[in-house]
Amino acid sequence: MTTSRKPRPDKARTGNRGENRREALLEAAASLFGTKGYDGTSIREISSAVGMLPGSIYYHFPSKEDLLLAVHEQGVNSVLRAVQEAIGKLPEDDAWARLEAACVAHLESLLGENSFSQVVTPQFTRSLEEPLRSSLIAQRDRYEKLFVELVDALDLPDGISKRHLRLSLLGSLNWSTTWYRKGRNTPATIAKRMVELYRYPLDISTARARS
Amino acid sequence: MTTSRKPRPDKARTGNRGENRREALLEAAASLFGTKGYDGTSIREISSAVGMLPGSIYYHFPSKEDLLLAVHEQGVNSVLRAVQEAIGKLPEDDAWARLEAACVAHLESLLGENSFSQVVTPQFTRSLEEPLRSSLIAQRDRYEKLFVELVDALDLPDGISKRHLRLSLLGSLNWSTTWYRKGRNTPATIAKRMVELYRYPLDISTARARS
DNA sequence: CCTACCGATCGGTAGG
DNA sequence: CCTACCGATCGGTAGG
Repeated sequence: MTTSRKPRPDKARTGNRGENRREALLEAAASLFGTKGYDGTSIREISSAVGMLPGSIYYHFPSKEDLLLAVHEQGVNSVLRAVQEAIGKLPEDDAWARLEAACVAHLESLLGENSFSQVVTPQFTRSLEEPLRSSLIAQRDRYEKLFVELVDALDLPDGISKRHLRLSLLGSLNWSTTWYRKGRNTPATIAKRMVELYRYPLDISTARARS
Repeated sequence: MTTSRKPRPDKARTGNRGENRREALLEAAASLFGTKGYDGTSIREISSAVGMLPGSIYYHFPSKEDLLLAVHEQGVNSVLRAVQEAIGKLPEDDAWARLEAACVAHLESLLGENSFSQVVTPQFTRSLEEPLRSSLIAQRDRYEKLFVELVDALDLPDGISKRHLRLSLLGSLNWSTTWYRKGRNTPATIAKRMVELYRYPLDISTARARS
């Protein structure tokens, strides 16, 4: 098993060209899938976006579905990494701060430059056919478990369902993809405000119940 | 072997057969668009769902886009009617009760039997091409204005953005289409819990600030 | 509404 | 990766 790969540093432009082409395809597909949907994007659009002929895509990916799967996996990994990095530096005993940091990283991924993240959202998955659909959901579950833990760590007043709080908060955040416009509030600001909407009032309630 | 029978029902169903067929088309299209998306649904699927040949759809609608437009308009009207009826009976001075009733009606429409409502959500509109997209958004704005008014009527503590509260709440509600499963909590229960998540804590904050 | 049909486009493939 | 294709399906139409 000789799996060490060679970067080929000799010519910057044409170096590891095969890898570059594959990544270019992933990037183009992510962007097109995100804006026009899976069904609304043709193999021809993706290939021409990277200056390739339609049939050549199948040198890199066995099918359009596999291309989506690869895009989605990269999306999940990238958001997962961003959130884990954001909460990694925070102390474990401040559950609200960790949740807020996670939400900021989440929304920055979702609304930022990264085309891959848009594909990770369940609203994208909804209209897909069944074998493909389940694969994406399985990938995404890896990510959502993170938020289950973060919300579980909160200290909440009685009568507040943690599950509904999590779903409600994620809904608030994810829904912003439908109304967000660049140039106004930054994704980080929006995320913080939305967490505040739950946090301060709930904190007050908790403190009152304690006293 | 059955006796050959006429494709059209007898005089039991009265003469406005054209209207029936048109409505059947709208119903089938609403259901298919909702589950498989606009691009993912073919004219042939819609027509065969109502026992019609593909070309015959164009006797009722000039194009697939117009069919979607008609479905969407009916969806907006139906949700609008449901919400207006729900808040109509409530006194104007209880702004939270009115908002809650609106959210219940909203979610019951969205998650209920009515196939048309699913098409009203912005997440459906996102991937559509531009001329069509704007038409749908314009239709939907008629509906969203209602929630602007309902949230504006709330008495909130300082520092809480009404716009973000509205967007956050609607996000929580609309996002439930991605995780809702029949048989567990009813749409009404979910809506109430989500409004509670904002309401009681915020009420407490407001009362505290007042005293 | 059906019959009969269209050009365009789709995802995908064989062979180099 | 390109060349050169394929069958299937798409939205839509003319004419009755």
